Amino acid sequence: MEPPLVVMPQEKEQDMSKDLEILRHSTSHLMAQAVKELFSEVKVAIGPAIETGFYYDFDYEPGFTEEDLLKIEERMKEIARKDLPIERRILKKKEAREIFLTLGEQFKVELLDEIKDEEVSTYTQGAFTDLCRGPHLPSTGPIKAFKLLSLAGAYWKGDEKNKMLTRIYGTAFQDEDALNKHLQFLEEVKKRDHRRLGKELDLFSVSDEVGAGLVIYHPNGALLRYLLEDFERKEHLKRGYQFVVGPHILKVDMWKRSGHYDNYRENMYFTKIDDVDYGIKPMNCVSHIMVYKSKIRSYRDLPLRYFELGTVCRHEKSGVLHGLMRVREFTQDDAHIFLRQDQLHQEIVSIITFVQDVMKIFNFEYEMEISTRPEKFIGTVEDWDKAEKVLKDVLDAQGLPYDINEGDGAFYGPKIDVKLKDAIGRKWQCATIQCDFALPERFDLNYVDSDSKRKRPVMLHRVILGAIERFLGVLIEHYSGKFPVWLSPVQVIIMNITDEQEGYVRSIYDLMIHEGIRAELDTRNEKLGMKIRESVVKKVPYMIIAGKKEMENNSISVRLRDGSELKDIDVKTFVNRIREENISRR
RNA sequence: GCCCGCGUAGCUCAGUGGUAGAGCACCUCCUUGGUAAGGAGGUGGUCACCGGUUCAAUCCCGGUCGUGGGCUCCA
Repeated sequence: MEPPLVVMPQEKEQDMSKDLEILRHSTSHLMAQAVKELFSEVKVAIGPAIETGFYYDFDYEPGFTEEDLLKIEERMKEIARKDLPIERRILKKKEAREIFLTLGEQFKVELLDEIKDEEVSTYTQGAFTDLCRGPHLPSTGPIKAFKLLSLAGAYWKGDEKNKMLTRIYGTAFQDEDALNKHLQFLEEVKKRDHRRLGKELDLFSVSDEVGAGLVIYHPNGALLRYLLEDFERKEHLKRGYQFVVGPHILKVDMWKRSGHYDNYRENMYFTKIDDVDYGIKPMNCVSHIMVYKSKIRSYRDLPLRYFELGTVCRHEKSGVLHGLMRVREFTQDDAHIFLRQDQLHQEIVSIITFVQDVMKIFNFEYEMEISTRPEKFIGTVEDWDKAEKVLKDVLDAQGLPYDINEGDGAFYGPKIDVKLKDAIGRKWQCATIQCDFALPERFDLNYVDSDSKRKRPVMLHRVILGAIERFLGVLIEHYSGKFPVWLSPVQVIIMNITDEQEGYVRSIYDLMIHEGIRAELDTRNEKLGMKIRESVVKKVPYMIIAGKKEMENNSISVRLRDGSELKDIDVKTFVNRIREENISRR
């Protein structure tokens, strides 16, 4: 059995106590001091405390190695043992500028030049002085439980046009115990990595021969995906959505009209057929718009909800690709809803309810965020303001808390993003609801209102799970590969103990398959212990074991994923149990 | 795309300037065993790809592709 996962309350930003933040910030300074002592030519940039520890960015041409980290860690311990006082000093910006200029710390000088205040503070420990707002520990002594974790590149001030610096990540805690717990937590995170489980459970692969960011689903992965999609189709039909299907390639003229060509071209793939340019769809909205446009619409028809499990292709930068979480071809549970302005509020409420229902089924917590007008946008500022107001009004009316993410909307409209939180507290953006006045204008969409005048509908773009690929990746990690019964690609493995029961287990298998249960048969010439072990490794929820006893009683024994057993029970009883779990999605 | 690391059998990984090894998996045989690995034998690799240095490259150098940790960007 796997050890239980330790969830660290300190992982969550809002929970990170001020004390811990100060400790980590001071540890980052301690690291910078050690680095400066060991590598005198290094220039320091910035080094804050973060959710899970701290980092410091350095400018060091040869770059650090993994061995350097050990050396730095040793030096840090030495300095900490000396219990050097950490002294705060307030000085005029001009003075501070002189100091850092003399030290040759051009990054600090650059930071100073951006500070508006007349006075700044510096912190000094030993020969190391840093420009810093603080606060810090009074001395280096209390810094005991820390570890340097990794090396990374990071742009100066987070801008890709700037110089690439070397970042060292580390973590620090109040005591060894808490540090060890955190390190153990990191090990657990690695164990539930969807890329690792994807391989272990034989769900999917990504092949360098096929191409980066392109997922190949193996039978059980494809089945898992099918189950998720089946769930989605049913849920959408229940909620008044209609299925539509659009093509993968559309003429470039369509993308020019939609604004994608001007605003999203870097992310698109293009091809040419008989001298006509086509774009491979990065979004599904254009086809859905064409369905709307295919005939005259009455105000009575609205809202029209078009749903498609739409596969899109986007040129993501090579460095961002990551298992199922970030890929170049993925399928969205995408819908476009065409409606009157007076229906907007209610429709958004319905979508949020939809999201909440789904989150509950998978046991996710979530947070909401509103993203507003970006620099690159289509449509008018008035429409944007109107749309942003509707989104805020809905969340306010529902009493749902949210953050504002300024300038992060899609180019055609503002959005509500839902960030779900998985079993170990990590946040993932999946659902998004985008309010769009611009595309109806661009495509000249209209409906005939009760006064027989033509009016412009509004469009909502929305996804619930987001991208199937990403959601699957999140699910794999959320459940640590132990999917609930209704989502398990294989629900039952049926195994005999000796050849004598082969016919018997086969009849149980036939019955299960007939009942729509996803069963597998293991009649290999192997010991029971071996069959159980393999089934446990595959994280299958149920094993049916039938030996001489069961065959004589016309019964089965069931071993559950947690190791507990149901001895000598009736097959029908068990079939009903799984049926029930399928229906109630447990 | 950028910085750093990595790429050896299906998987997890050793290893060496003189063309390779383990465990698991797979195949064959023995074993019919009651809740996490029964035993024996065997198959399997252009050491990611392309080029360079060298008498000789899986190993050293360069490039490409892929991948990992990050940065930037995002469903």
